[in-house]
Amino acid sequence: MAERAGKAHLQAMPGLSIVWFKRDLRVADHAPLAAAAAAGPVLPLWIVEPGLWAAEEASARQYLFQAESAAELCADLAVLGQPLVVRAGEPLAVLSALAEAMPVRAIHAHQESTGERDFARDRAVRAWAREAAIPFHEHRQNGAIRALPSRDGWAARWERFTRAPVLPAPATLAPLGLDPGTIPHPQALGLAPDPCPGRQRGGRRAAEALLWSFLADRALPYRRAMSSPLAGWASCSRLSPHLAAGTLSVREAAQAARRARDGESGGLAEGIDSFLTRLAWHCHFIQKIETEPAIERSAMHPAYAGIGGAGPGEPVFEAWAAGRTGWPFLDACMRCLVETGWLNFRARAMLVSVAAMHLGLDWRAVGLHLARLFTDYEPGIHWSQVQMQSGVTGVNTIRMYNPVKQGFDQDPEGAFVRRWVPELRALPGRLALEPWRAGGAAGYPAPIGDHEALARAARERLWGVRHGPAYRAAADAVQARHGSRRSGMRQVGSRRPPAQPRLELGE
DNA sequence: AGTGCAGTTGACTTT
DNA sequence: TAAAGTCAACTGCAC
Repeated sequence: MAERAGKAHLQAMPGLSIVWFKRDLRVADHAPLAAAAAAGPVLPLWIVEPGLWAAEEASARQYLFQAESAAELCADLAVLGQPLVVRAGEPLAVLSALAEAMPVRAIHAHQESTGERDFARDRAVRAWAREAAIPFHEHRQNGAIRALPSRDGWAARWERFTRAPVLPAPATLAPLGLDPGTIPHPQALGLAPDPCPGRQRGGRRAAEALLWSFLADRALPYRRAMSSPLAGWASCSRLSPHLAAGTLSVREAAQAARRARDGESGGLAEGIDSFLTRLAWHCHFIQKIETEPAIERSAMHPAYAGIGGAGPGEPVFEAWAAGRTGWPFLDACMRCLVETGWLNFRARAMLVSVAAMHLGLDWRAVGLHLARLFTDYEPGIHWSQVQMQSGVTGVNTIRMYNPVKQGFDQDPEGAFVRRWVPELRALPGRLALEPWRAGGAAGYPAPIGDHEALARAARERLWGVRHGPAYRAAADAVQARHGSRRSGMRQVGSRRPPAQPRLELGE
């Protein structure tokens, strides 16, 4: 083994620090790398975990994005002196094998806010490291805070975190002469073939290009254009897969955005401000899974625990997943997602809401299917959003999207629908959004149901749960645990913000 | 020119 | 990040 071959040379060293790269595939603003490099020789390690990639929410498109990012990280580290070392296996086995083969003085990694499987993995590594007397340092990488006692004051802490200095990459790394290993093919990990011709490319260069083009001009129509899946491709930052893989840090993005905004006024400054708000929301949602990893599995509000619904293999689910519901705008969004791995926020919300509400699909099955299609799958954001758009959080109102109205609002000319649903290309203008008015289109299904009647039934079903007994107290607990403290939002104990004094009442 | 009325628009509330 | 319902103000038009 490579570890053994280099042993004599390595044993002579005073000890090296392992930097365990996870979803933080960059050299800049990387606290574990900076801390390890300050202490001596560094072994930069990327572990390809079969267990992680065998998970239900994992897909080849996510893996390939990370693999591309890791390959570029390897080159960036090579320039510093020690390229990335890639090992396949479960982290506990890989780390303990390394620690037996060479003197490891410490392990540095970022904290990850993920579902229960990865939390358990990190807990096991911590226990092993304690046992082996190897210091295991976990650094913060975004606005999510471990062991947060309360949400109060969170926004100020996010500001402070993102305004702290960006850490430079180390100047040099001592070469270790280890076998660099190879990045496995997705099939070797058992990942299903996942053609995604429009997928974004991984890597730091792509992240930087997106960031600079967004801040220079693409952000100008952001507020207006981000709601449309057609305009959103150009006018949204599309940095989400990079933030998920860590080719760019939230802090780097926030500081670049603030600098770009300070030299601007008007539309571009407004677009960048909106982007900054969304960067904070990014961390706000990751905080939810950090606080409660079970949200990937169970509804935040216990009253919805048994809500269930149709899943894979059932015709309704398959029609939704294939983009063949007969509602053109919804189908276009699904097909666009399948082929590009990305959709703007609003379109994602509609896909979930129609699935869980109109079609009565199981929210967790819906979430798993969409997770695999999102190149930018980020557990905390994803499961918070799926639960919210399915109406099972018990907080916020039930937001039900009308799949036909959304088409009229977001794609009034029908261009997006014609682009992604070829069966409707012959229908001009708005007719593509309502092919039933043209007597249908060859090869395209009739609507799977009367969306207005389905919406009514879903509304009654979901509100029915809310009107049941013992609902209120549990809802307040969810709000206290996860709710934003943004001023003006309803807080526990007060049903609405205090009324402003009104002069004309003159009591 | 003023009046009545149907239809529209926007602000706000409810689900 | 929704949609439907309510209500008041407004608009265009006929008389």
